[in-house]
Amino acid sequence: MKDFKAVRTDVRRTVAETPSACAQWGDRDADFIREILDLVGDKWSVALLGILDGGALRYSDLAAAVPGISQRMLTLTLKQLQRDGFVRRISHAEVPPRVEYGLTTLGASLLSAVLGLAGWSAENQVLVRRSQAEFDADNAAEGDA
Amino acid sequence: MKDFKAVRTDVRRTVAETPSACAQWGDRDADFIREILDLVGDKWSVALLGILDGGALRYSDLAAAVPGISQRMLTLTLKQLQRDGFVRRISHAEVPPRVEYGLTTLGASLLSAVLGLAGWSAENQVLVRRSQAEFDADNAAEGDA
DNA sequence: CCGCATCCGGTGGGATACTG
DNA sequence: CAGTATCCCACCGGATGCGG
Repeated sequence: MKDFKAVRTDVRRTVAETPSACAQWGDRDADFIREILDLVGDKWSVALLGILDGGALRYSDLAAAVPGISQRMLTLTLKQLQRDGFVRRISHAEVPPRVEYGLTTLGASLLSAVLGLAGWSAENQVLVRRSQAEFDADNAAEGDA
Repeated sequence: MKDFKAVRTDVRRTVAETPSACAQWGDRDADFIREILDLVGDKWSVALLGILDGGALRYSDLAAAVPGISQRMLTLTLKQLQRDGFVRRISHAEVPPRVEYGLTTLGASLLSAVLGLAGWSAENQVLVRRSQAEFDADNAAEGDA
């Protein structure tokens, strides 16, 4: 049943405080990166975060707003994001009951951090693609010989 | 595959109660995010990038430097990073042949971008863990009843 | 309308053994 | 030393169907 609990509960060592937030690459950075990559690196988390940045939405609206997503993954990802504290489930006590999901401040904070990467991607994706094409070309020529 | 932006209509009827404290989420950002997450979201890429930031290393040194990695994944990840232009393979023509892998400027650039996320994680991981613990506690209590 | 449970295929990735 | 090839399984994630 509640498998979401077992998933991604790998607790690494506790690091109380690190003075250097963004300096050089330290041993702990690897842990931090893996941590947040495990949280956000999956297929749908960031997409949901991004959509919800526009305002709280209902379940069915989310399903519509994120095209390719299945109900299963929507539910799962939503629960995961709730657990991590990025998304808040708001249950309106109305006569036709209504449920909305909205970003928490932590979630918004995470999203802005991720947007940094999006910026990098926007600037450099052309270079990456060129490198890939070149690599593939060389590789094909080699196999052809 | 990339029809993220296609079906993005006026789903934003229930508009912001919480103004986002971050940059705005555009339609194209989703694409960029997925792009770079696909490149770097796997298990070992960032770890390798981080290690190589300390200077070029040989294959066997890399295997030693990144604890859990298998030869298969080392080879695979290395090749992928090469393809994307983040890592350069340097084959020294010496009598005992020697092969080194080093970061390209693009790779270093990417790493610094990723370090931004590491910074976020370092600052907020405590909050995340607390939220997780709380969520699990509530959930356990609920299921227990 | 909201959400969970079950079945199932594709694949990421570990262990091992082999080649140049 | 620097990889390549094979086996194999866990698990992510899609499709479907059921319960409140």
